[in-house]
Amino acid sequence: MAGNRTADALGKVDWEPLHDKVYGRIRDALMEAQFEPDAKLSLRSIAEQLGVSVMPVRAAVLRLVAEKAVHQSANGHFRVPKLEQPEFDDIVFLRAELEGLAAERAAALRTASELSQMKSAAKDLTRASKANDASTYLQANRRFKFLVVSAARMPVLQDLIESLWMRIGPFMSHYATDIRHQHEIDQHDNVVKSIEKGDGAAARKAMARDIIDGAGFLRNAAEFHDPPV
Amino acid sequence: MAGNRTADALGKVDWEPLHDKVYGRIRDALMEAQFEPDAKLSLRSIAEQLGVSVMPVRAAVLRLVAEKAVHQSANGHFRVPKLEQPEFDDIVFLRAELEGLAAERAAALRTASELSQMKSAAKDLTRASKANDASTYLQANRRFKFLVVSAARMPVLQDLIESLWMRIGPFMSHYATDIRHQHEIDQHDNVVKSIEKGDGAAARKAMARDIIDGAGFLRNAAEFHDPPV
DNA sequence: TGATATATTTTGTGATTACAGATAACGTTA
DNA sequence: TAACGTTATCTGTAATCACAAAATATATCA
Repeated sequence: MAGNRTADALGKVDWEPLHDKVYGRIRDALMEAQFEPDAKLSLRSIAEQLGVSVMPVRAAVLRLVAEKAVHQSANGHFRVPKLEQPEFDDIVFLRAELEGLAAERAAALRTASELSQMKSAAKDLTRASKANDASTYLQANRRFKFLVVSAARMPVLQDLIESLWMRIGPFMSHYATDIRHQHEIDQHDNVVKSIEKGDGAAARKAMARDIIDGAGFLRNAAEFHDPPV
Repeated sequence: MAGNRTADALGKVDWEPLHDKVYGRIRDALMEAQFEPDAKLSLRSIAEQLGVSVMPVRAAVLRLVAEKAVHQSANGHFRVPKLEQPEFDDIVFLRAELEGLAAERAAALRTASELSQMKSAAKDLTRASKANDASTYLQANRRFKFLVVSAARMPVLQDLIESLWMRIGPFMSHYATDIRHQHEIDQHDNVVKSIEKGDGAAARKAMARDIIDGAGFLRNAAEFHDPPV
């Protein structure tokens, strides 16, 4: 029996449905760009690899399809989405818009604790960039951005932004390899300073510029797929 | 095998997976407010009602959970979400922001055909309002808004807006009953005129105002649930 | 009569199984 | 050698069954 009835092996306290765990695993793998764009995902091979049946895998993948993090072709097969240039630009534009809005609100609503956490994350960013440690850089970048979003105290806005990250995240991980000079162009410090001063307009502008500049850096490294027709 | 959604030139085969159909049925039922807020959804009763097994129902409901259109309690049971005042206000604010952006872009990008469709939908809106036909009004309103969004030529933006509608739609349908004077306050004609003139800034302003005014009307009729603590 | 304990039902979850379309591999033929 | 037809395998889909936990109904007792 492949399906151990879980209950005894793990404590019942922190139990969550299998398809939730599977979802998290696949999502992390996507975010860390462990799959090539346009690679096909097989429910059975994933299930076998994870030691579960196809059912929870199917539920997880279907959820990712609903979130547009996985693409389902017309014949039903699941594939890792390939990003096309116009869509990439749209996502960047909307991220700048929405995360800029979040920064503006964060400048007014942030707590002292949140501000110090932002400073810490910004410091990690600069350090990782100088060390050319892409993995740490991306991780700190994500932490920093969502600290700001969280400080905006607008859960619905956070949901929208997360859905955008879900679609563009894999490509950031895939193409952001050489980041040695990233700290020279990014605007994290300006964002933090503006939020500290409570200058919402400046925070918005700095955050938008950081996202757009970072995307421009990424665009140079990316190989886009041609749009159909 | 999976669904064949390919629009073939000859003899298009319009077959879609069961869980997609079930998804559409449940989503429509939610949008048309056929469930009371906080009502519990049973997979088995829905399956029996639709004449299918629990499997596709489960897939559909799980997808709705991912879209935040259905809530899953800690014990695993599914419930229709209840909207709280702050979340409602956030959604309205973000709708005004994003659909305003869509209107601004539509003013520059719309085709002549799209413009005439907007005029038609706006006419339907006024007529339904004067006849106090809430169902038709809501339907025409939805058509009008998404005509504008579609004319913005930004699919990612459309996805974000749709996710907001999914969350607020049930409550619009539930509380918008008496709409006799709605045509006196709504801004559809101004939106259309601005788009026709190509005045993006005015279109944005008119669209945002229409959404916020409409929400204010709705807020008076709504009974909100208290946020948990 | 009221409260408590037990039994029954209902819940979501997940493994197994069967099915049909699509793909790939192989063998056959001109 | 190249093109075609057949077979085998792999794909997602969905029904059925089993299970444990939660909710509800029923019975029991003070």
